[in-house]
This record gives sequence, structure tokens and C-alpha cells, in this order.
Amino acid sequence: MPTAIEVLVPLPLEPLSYLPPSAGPTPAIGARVAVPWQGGARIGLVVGRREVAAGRGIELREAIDGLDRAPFVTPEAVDALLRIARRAAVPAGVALATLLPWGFRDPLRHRVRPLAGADVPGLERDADWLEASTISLEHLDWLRAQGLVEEQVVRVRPTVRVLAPVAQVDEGLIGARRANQRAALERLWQLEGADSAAALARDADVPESAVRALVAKGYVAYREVEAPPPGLPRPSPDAPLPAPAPVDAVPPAGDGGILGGLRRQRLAALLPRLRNDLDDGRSVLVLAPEQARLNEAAEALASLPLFLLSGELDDEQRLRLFEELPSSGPVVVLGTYLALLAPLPRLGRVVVTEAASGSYKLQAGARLFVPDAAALLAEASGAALTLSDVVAGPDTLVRLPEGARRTLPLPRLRLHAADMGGSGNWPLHPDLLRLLKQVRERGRQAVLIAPRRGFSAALGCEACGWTAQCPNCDLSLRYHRQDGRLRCHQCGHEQAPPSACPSCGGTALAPLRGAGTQWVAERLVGMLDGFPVLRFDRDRRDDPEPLLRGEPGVVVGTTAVLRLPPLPALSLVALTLFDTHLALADFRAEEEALRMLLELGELSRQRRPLVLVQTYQPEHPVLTALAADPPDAAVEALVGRLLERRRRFAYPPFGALAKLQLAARDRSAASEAASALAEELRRRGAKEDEVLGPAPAPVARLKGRYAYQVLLRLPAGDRMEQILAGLPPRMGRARLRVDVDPRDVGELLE
DNA sequence: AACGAGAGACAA
DNA sequence: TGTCTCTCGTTC
Repeated sequence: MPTAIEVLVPLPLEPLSYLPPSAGPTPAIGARVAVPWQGGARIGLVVGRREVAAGRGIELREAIDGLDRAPFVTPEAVDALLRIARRAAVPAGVALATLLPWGFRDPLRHRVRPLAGADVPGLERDADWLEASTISLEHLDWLRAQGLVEEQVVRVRPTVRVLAPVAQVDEGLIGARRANQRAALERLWQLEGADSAAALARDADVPESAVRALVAKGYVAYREVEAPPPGLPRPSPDAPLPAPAPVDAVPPAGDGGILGGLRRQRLAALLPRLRNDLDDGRSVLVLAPEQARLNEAAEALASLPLFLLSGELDDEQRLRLFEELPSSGPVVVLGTYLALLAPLPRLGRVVVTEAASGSYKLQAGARLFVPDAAALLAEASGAALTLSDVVAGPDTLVRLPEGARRTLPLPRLRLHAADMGGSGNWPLHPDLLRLLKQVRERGRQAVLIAPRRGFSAALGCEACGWTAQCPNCDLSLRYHRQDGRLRCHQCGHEQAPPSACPSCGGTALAPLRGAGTQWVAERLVGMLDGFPVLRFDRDRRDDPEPLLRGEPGVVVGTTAVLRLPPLPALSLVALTLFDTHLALADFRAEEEALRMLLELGELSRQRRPLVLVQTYQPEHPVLTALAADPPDAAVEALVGRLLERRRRFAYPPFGALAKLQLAARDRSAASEAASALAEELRRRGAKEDEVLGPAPAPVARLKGRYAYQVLLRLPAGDRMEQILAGLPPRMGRARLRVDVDPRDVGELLE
């Protein structure tokens, strides 16, 4: 019986079967292979092998050629990839496209030659390699089927243009007037090549015209040569060593976690454990939720043999890293989710820093929660799983048995709740204004976080209550006063504000509700005359450099400011409306608000800033718990109550939750598809009370599409995977999107 | 996702 | 009759 290879391409498909390439060895699991695809060729990943009965069922096509000598990813990572896809209820190819967005679109050089001695119609007998593009697709397919040709696929390496010497110095360059040209040519022979004419001129200390003259006379010429391997980012070698952590804070050798303390203390506690792993000859994968946290971790772990892998690397750098890792000794790879499948041959531990961070929820492709994927990877690799988190929420706690937790004391937050209930407090409370004036007088720094960018949440008529709405979405248009435009923050629609109210004709149009960053910044500029007011949000990113050096100023931004490097003179952090963070349509809202407040305290390393929250609920349990001194017991009690609430309502991790959303341009198409989907879920074994909905999505229309959703809530267990497996990508005219364990029950799935 | 086949819509 | 757009099915 012939063996087939299962090949996964980065498309919304399950693996497809091919026969191994006729020439060369059968590609290993985890290797990339080029396969015929709709007439052309594309790259896939070998994820399995299987025996096939010859001549039965579909006639399999032959893979063209393997691309890798050593597997691109380890067999354990392939196993994890397939499990991750099943967990996220997406075709395996979507998980591949999400986690390995590079390495499968490389330009290929595809060549064909007739088999030795074969008489091949249309080709010269015993011809040498021919570019596949010179043969028609039908002809090539026929030749393959007849077994008359062999094929070869080579990755086209990127090239760069360099200036190379062609001729030696000769009598044409004699004389004082040619001295510069002579010097440049001699220098170029020494260097063997230069990046450009300007670079050579600089290097040889001659005018650029001299080099251009050499090109014109043919002494030197531009050549395309293979680009040298790209450099890889390294952590700064002079990163300060973190203060050693107490021995009893070091997480255990097996599965476990480190809780409490400051981020850099948790990283310091991790350090001895990672050293131990490396000494035992094991590699470690450390995951960070985003670039800012990754940079911080890189600094703390700089004393280890460390490779960084994140969105900051380009594809060439990632490919180089993937080529190098299999043959390197025990190392630490520190990365974002893009590092999940890094080919570490002896993976001993997977560390998830800031394990509850919302940034770990991927928002496109396979909508993974990265810590879940990391747990599957650790399981598939036989590696230990280590989590770090300031407050262990329910999702983290279930993974960490009591004995496996190491705990540092929670940082003490200097917290002040400013009650917005009274009049005259909006949008900036007198307490906040007073503190800001102190900041100015003492030459310190402050950070203000507003719930949104732009000027106000809406623009409307004060007479009749009309507000400007987005034509594509069921949302108010946000008012941007700086450029006098109305914008939809969901679909990007933009228009000028009307001069009169379209409803009553009145002209008293005014910004309504929700002060955004522009509004807050404008108020501060008026009030703190001359004091620098910077803005930091998606619309405008002022350079924070002076503040990083310690110069005084205020930063007004969205939560994007949490990604700023530490501010040395920070004495005040304020949330202009804490209640927004509690109002999220998610059962994790309180927990995330708690974590965010603790994060605010870490915006400075040198100082312990006062954290002021403006709120209509100054007695909210999250605030009272953090205000306790020390807060540890109160926070633990609060988290215990949140855990109880989740248990009572069978929310994750005590139950499994999935959001299934159907979107279509036509409202009834979406609504009918949603009813059909609910029916289908029941047919697949979901009980009556486990299917919630269908109901219109909280924002019923977004980007011109109506969305209806169905929630599937099951007891913990594996029925979720069974019920969701192989759902069709569309139902009728509506597109189906599935989000297992959604973070935000309301948002539109892209 | 990307492609191609087939069905309708519309103009000449 | 041509051609443009949209929907639907397929990819070993």
C-alpha cells in the first residue's frame, strides 16, 4: 500500500492528501513541501502520513518537492497546531495561517526536466532543467500523470544590488585628475563590493561623481547578489540585572505559576527556573502578550541565551530564526503568539507571562486565547507550563493547583476615587484639577486615560436630542474637533458635521457625552498654561522622549499609554471614567478593571504614582479591595467572589462558551441563518437550554452588515469541539464566524 | 483564500 | 451576442 502525506496549506481547509514527491525522500512531518495547486504550485506543511489503498477513491496527485532539509517545525508543534485548530473550531489551515504567517508564500523557482532516457513529447530528450513557467499547465499536468518528468522547487532568496569591481586599475586612470577614481576603484577591490555608489564614495573619501565616472567607464558595475542573512534583534547587553527574587517565589519545576508583585519581580522570580532548565539541556518558550511587555521581559532575561520573535521581525528574519533554532543548543525564545510554533527541539517549558492579559485573545483568523494554545503546546511537547499573573483570575487558577502557586505580596496602590456624582465635576473632577496643578508646580509628570479618542462620543442637537449616526453601523459618530469631522470608530466612515439639525432645523449642535482624549487635552491646555500636554492615542502619538528623560508634562491618551516605557517623574495617573471599564459586555470586566488599575501603578519604575479614578461608583468592590492596606486579603476575597459567580452561571472555566455570529447585508438573511444555525446546533446534540438566542448582536448593524448571534453554553468537557467541528463557513447568504471562549460577547467578528 | 464555472442583468 | 457582476463549489 502506498503512503500518502497529509499536507496543510494556509487556507481555510483541512489537510489534503498527496503522494510523496517521486524524487528524493518522503518529507518528514513538520517539513514544508511544494504541492500542485489549481494548476500552479504552493507551499504546505506536512502534518501526517497515511496508508492509502492504491487506485481507490480519489486519485492522489504527487507533491512536487520538499523545501526543508530539517523540519520547519517540530512534530510536537504540528500536533499542537492540529489540537489548537480543533479547540478554536477553525479548519487546521486557518490555525496555520494565524500562527505561521510567513514561510508559505515565498517566491519559488519551479523547474522541470524529463526523466533520464524518457521520450517526452514537446520536450527535448534528456533536456536540462526548464522553468516550469515555460510549459503550459495542462501539459505539465499530463506529463506528471504519465510520470515522465521530475520537478524541483527552490526558494528564491532575496537579492540586493551591490556595486562590484569589474576591471583593475589601468592606464585609463593615470594622472592627478583621475586620482579620486583610482582611489575609489582600489578601495572597491579591497572591499570586494559596496552597497551603493554613495557608500563607496563615503568609504573612499572621494566625491560621488568619481564613482559614477567609474560606472560609466565600466570599471565597476551593479550586480544583483543574494542578500546576506538578516540580523536578529538581541536584548540590550547593558540591561540592568533585575534584583534577585526571594527563593520561595521561584515557580516550581513542573506546572505552576508566579503571582502577585510587580512585573519585573515576577520576571526575576522566573530567571533561576529558566537557568535551571537551560542547565538541564532544555529550551524554554516565553510568551508575552504584546511588544511593550516583550521588551520588558527581554531586559529582565538578557543574561540568558535569548532569541526574540515578534511582529517587529520581518519574514526574512523569522525564516532565519526558524532555520537556526533546530541546531542551536538550549535557548530561550521570547516572543508573542507568533513564537508558539518555534522549532525548539528539546522544549522543556512554556512560560506565559501576564497570563490573563486581554491582548492574548487573537482578533482575527483562529481567534485563540494564546494561554490555552500554550497549554496545548506544553501538553503535546511534554513540557511544563508556567503562568505568571499579578492577580490569578479564574482562568489562571484552574490551571494552577494550590501547591504549584508561588506568591509575592501585591503592590500597594495609592488609590483615590473621585466621586463624579455631584454637579460641576464633569468631565474633570476638582480633585483631579487640584492634583494636576500640584504636578505642574513640582515639575512632575501625569498620565490621563480617557475612554476614547476624538473629542466627544457624539455630536447632537441640544434642542431635540438628535445625534449624528453612522450610515453603515448602528452607532453614534464620534466628533473630532481638531479637524472638525465626524468619524465612525468601527467602519471608518467620515463626514462633516451638518450645519443645522436635520431633525428640527435648530443650529444648537454640540458635543454630547463621553469626553475623549481631544476634549481632555484641550481642557488641560487651557488650564495648565504653558505646561506640556502630550497626546498618545491612535490618532496622534506625540513623541514621549522628553518625558522618558524626566522632563515635566502630562500625557493624555487611551489605554494605549499602558504601552509607554516607564516615566521616571510620574506622580499622578488618572482614569477619567472608571465606569466604562466596568460596563464591558463581558463577565471578565471587573477582573480586567482590577488588573488595569494595578498596571497603572507600574507606569513608573522610580515612583509610586497616585492613581485617581473618576467614577460614579466610588464604593465599587474593585476599588475598595485595592484601597485596603495591604490589599492582598481583600483582593483574594474579591477574586473568590468572582470565581463563585462564574461557577454559579457556568461561565468559563467552569463551562465552555462559544459565540457564533452570522452576518449578512440583508437583515432577514442573517436572522434566518441564525435560526437555522441554532437548529443545527441542537441537531448536533446541544440541549435546548444550552443554545442561547438567536438574538441581534449588541450593535445590530456594523460596516453595513446585520449580525445575529447564538451563544452556545455547555458544561465543561469536550462536547464543544464535537458540536462545532466542521460547521460550514456560510449558512445561506450569511457568513458564519465562531469565537470559542469569546472575550467580548458583543463585538462584530471580522 | 483564490480560482473558475455558471447564472442573470444589461447594452447593443 | 458580448461582457460584467454575483454566487457557488472546489482545492488532494
